[in-house]
Amino acid sequence: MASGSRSAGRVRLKDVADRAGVSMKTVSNVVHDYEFVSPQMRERVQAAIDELGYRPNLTARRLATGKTSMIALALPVVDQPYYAEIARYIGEEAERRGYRIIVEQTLNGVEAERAVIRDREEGLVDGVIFHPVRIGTLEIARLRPGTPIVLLGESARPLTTDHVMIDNTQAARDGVELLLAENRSRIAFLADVRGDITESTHLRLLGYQEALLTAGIQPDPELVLRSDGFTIEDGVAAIAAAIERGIHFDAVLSRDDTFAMAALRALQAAGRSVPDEVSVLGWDDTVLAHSSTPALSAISPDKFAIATTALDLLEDRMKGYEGTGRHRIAPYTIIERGTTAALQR
Amino acid sequence: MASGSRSAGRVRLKDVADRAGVSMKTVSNVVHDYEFVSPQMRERVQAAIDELGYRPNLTARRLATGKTSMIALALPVVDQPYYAEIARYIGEEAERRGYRIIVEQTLNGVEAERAVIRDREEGLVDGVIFHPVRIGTLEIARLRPGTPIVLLGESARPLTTDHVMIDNTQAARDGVELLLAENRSRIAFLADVRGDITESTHLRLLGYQEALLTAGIQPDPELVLRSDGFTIEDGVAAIAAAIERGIHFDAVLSRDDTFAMAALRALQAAGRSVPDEVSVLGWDDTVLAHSSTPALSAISPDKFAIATTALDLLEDRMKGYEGTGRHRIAPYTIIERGTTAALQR
DNA sequence: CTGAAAGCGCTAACAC
DNA sequence: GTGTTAGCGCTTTCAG
Repeated sequence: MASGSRSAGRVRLKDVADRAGVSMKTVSNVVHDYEFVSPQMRERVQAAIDELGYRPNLTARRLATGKTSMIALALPVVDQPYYAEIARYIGEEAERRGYRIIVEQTLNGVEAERAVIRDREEGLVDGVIFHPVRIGTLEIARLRPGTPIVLLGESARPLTTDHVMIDNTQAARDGVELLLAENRSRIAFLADVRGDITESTHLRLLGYQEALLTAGIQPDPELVLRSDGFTIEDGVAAIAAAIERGIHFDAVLSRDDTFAMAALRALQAAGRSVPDEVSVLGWDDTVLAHSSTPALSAISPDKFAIATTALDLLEDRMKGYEGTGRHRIAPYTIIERGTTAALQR
Repeated sequence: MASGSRSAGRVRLKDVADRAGVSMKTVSNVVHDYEFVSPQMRERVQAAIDELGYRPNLTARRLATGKTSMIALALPVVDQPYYAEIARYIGEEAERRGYRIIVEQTLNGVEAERAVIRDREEGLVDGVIFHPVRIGTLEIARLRPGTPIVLLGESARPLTTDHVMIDNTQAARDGVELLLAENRSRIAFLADVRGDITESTHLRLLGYQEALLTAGIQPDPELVLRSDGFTIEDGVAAIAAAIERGIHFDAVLSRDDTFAMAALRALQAAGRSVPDEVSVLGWDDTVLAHSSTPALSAISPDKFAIATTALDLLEDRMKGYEGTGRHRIAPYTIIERGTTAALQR
């Protein structure tokens, strides 16, 4: 139907202008819904656009405007439920605000994390949202990127950089208090992971300890279980070892949902019933929590709030805000499902 | 330390050239590690680059070359374990091949899926990998994009478009055969989902039926459970309803891991033990399968193969391959964990 | 309300 | 081996 003019599949703004017999500026005005264009002109240009099948070239527009409308999201990995859910909300919210997300998996690599900060190239994205787990506060502050950035999580909090997290210590305290209110008094913490350099565990452990002390209970170091890694097998081994060593506990506060799954598995293997004999409280409230049997009670960070807050902060920066780092605390709740219940005695 | 020259933060190739007293071309040669540059020249230019803190502007490079080195990955949602895992592998492999991934969540929206195909803008990505669930073969063929594309999953397979999936029918057949070999004969299929317009269920059901027939068993329509949706609650309700109606079954072949989790939950609630009384076989082999207790036996699509194959196909297209649609079958295995076992009688 | 022209920063011929 | 120059396609003053 259309003539041979669409041969190369590349229709330029200029082509539309020629076809409609107007200048590029006029076409541009129509494309951008500029207000002061006469209706008949608009119609004429639109007709040319449709006939030619014109689609604006984003790259060119970017070069001209200097804005990419893209945000990089750098996460350790996208298939771990917590990160996957964060990615989902950030993706959704970014789209709503007119940005596209480009994802970068650092795969727990120090170099990959450094690369995120150092950004060797420019003009790719307008900003970055980054959840570091391997590099620390000082390094981030030092490598300070030219691109607006906001940090997620608790590993690193340079004073110079915006940051969003939940109050881990308070959340842990609340979790312990919930367990205490169930008449549980021997609460295990799962787990202190060997080689974990993030601060999450530290903060959570702090809250755990504070809550115990506040309740007049002397924390028992034996109840802080050790694990060799972050996998479910590591968690199972940690619980199994504790049981084997005859350590008594009637509840476990887990540092993430995966370890809570591990607790469920190890406890079942040991013939201890959940929640009758031991309560298990997860952390992150991911799909694992919804899927297990019994369904997992868990500390639930408001991931949607984390996403919107991070984007708010980033948009400020992208618009030119230059103040010092802002520190936002996102809310959380504790969702009780089937793995916690009052101890019957 | 550096002089005021880096004021605006924007250092151009030209600036480096001036600083080093050479032409832009020479700087470009150094940036691109062009072979024939004298060592001393390279060193001089590199020094200028370092002093000025030059970083190439990707957008400009793109405009000039016409390549974006970006691939769009359009998935229904990134936080469902199966899609999250696909995203992870595609992301990893793309990075290895020098591409960046921009993710697009269609959120099961028809319009969002159409937008993926119709791509209103151009020059954003070099190609797209798309897992449709709402729009069909014909529509995709009709909307046929200007950008190279490869499809994932089984919803739509236009003859004109490249495509990768696993052999669902064969996989279902294998699954049923495994169950049959365990002396199970009353195998339920979980589930036929109301409103499901994808072809996955159809193909899987076909294999289920074929395997039964081959074994000389007449498929019992009552064993094809119905569900109102894809959530775990829907699955639990489906199994519970079947038990309630007194339908006897000693195994369940699940269309995805979530439903398998549902089966585990419903069965436990009904006091039926897994795998002693009933075997449960999941599908997708996601993190859910590894995390449950007992750990889920499951049909495991080779997600890494899916990722690399999709990228292979896409790279061909991006390099100009223009043939008709190619149809690639990715391998799968069946992983036996704790939810399947021979029936003891 | 519309047109002309100067870039945005880089690449790629093509000379030298 | 290195330098010149003409674009890539769009936006955006600035005139008119």
